[in-house]
Amino acid sequence: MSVRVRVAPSPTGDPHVGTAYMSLFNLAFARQQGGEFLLRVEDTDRARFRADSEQQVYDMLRWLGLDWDEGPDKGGPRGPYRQSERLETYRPHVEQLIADGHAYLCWCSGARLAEMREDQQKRKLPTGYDRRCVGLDRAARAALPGFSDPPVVRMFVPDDPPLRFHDLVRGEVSAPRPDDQVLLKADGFPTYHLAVVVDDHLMGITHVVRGEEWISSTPKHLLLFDWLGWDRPAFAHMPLLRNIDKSKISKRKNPAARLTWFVEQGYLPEALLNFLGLLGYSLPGEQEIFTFEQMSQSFDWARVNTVGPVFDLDKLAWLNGHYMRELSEPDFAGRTLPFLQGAGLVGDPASPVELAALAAVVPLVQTRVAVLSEVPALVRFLFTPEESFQVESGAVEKALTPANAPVLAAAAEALDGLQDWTGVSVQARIDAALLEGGLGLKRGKAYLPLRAAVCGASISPPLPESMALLGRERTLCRLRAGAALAADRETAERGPGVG
RNA sequence: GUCCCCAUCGUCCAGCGGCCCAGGACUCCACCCUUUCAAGGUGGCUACGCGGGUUCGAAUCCCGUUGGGGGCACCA
Repeated sequence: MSVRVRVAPSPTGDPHVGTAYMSLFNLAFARQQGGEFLLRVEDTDRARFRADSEQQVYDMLRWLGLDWDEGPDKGGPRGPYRQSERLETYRPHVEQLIADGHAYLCWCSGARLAEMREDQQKRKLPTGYDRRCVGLDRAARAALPGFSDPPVVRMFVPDDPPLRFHDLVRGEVSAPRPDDQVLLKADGFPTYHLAVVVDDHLMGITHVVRGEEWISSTPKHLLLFDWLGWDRPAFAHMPLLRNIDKSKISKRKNPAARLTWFVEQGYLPEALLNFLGLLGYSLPGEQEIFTFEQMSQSFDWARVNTVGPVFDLDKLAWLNGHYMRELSEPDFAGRTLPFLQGAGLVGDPASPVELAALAAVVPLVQTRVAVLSEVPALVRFLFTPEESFQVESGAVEKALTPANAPVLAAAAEALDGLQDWTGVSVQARIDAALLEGGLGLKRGKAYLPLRAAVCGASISPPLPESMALLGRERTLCRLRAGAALAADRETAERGPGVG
């Protein structure tokens, strides 16, 4: 029998990083086994449902390269793959469970249930449904308080349900005894527990790979598989991704819980994927940089960790930097473009001039950023027209001091007649004028004001090369403007309040 | 509270009874390189939670304890 696995996100908001994590492991295993990976949308919670969420899940998973073989958008032999479209599929199985005495109707209202739980807690009794409705028909129950009309269907858990099962990553596991879980809600929608079991069986799922949070409800699923006379799938409960404080990763505490965040920040999908693979998993030989194919080929459940890993952005940043440095220059430029457009530095669509400038500056910044969103700040100097060019205030304070005005002027003068406008020549001229033999400055000291004037910041790509890209006229313009600004500050410092 | 899961450097991993007075990576620190910032190179700090067993021998097995996490919904 061929391996079939699935990922089952519920469209309740921004796609969650956990969905990508589960998809990665499911897919890695499926590909290794030559099996299928399906995407099933679990939209049975109409209160939390969000219409745009499903498409976002598709987009994010595809962005990561985690494509599926069957799903709502591409169909397949075992569809539909959206649970809201399978309501009629669940019904007969519920009928059967009721007929077999494994499930029963329950008319208890939400208020009564809440009251019951409160009472149980106060009296330190075990929690769980008290079976108020067992053996009662509608009329009999309606005579009692806490009645609510469309009833739900609950499973009738026996005294000795199966609590132990084999887990691919944890070995023999035991879980708590379930209470009489609701299977069918009053609105006619199934709960997760009914839907997973029915769908996993009908869709031929052989391995249920999901988060550790599901361990405690697995006995409910075991019971259902058994009652319905179906083979149990194999289970693999993955560790949960954690926040810094070790709690289950959440959108509230961690921006990285939302997949869109990585796109916005300019992480590379290959880096994120590699990083996700590193969490809770290791390749033989301590190899840390690996592709999906490498992970998939050597995939082994025994190498999956049981410990919930903290989602460490530092390491992701390093990995991302690594992958960015591996990119060819045109590739890097292409990935950078949307960020420059977003920052308003480049038009949409980009002009040939802008694209040429981008191609030229890329070698200067590729090793200097951890994420793509950092690129605009570094190349702003090149894409800003002289009319709107401004030096950052911090750089003005630090570098455009009155004492540096002559340095800027000298640099402008030295470069004025230079014909061979290349980084090498520019540097030679500047050095001759400002270092030993000229003004006698150290290079670091000499370049500080020039950098501020030309690049507008105290951190920039290498200076002579930046000037070379900017061109002579623009460079001279900025040097002179910088010199004037620096000199002006002298006046300003001497003159406040004077005149 | 209760049930369940888990436990090696700050973080992510290696280790699956002797090769480990514990190895790699990230972070951090120092140095080198250097026009800033990076990148790159070299070196360094830091861990088997604790207590009992088992064994000739334990990070590795068992028990307890402590700590962390998760579940206990007409949410998934």
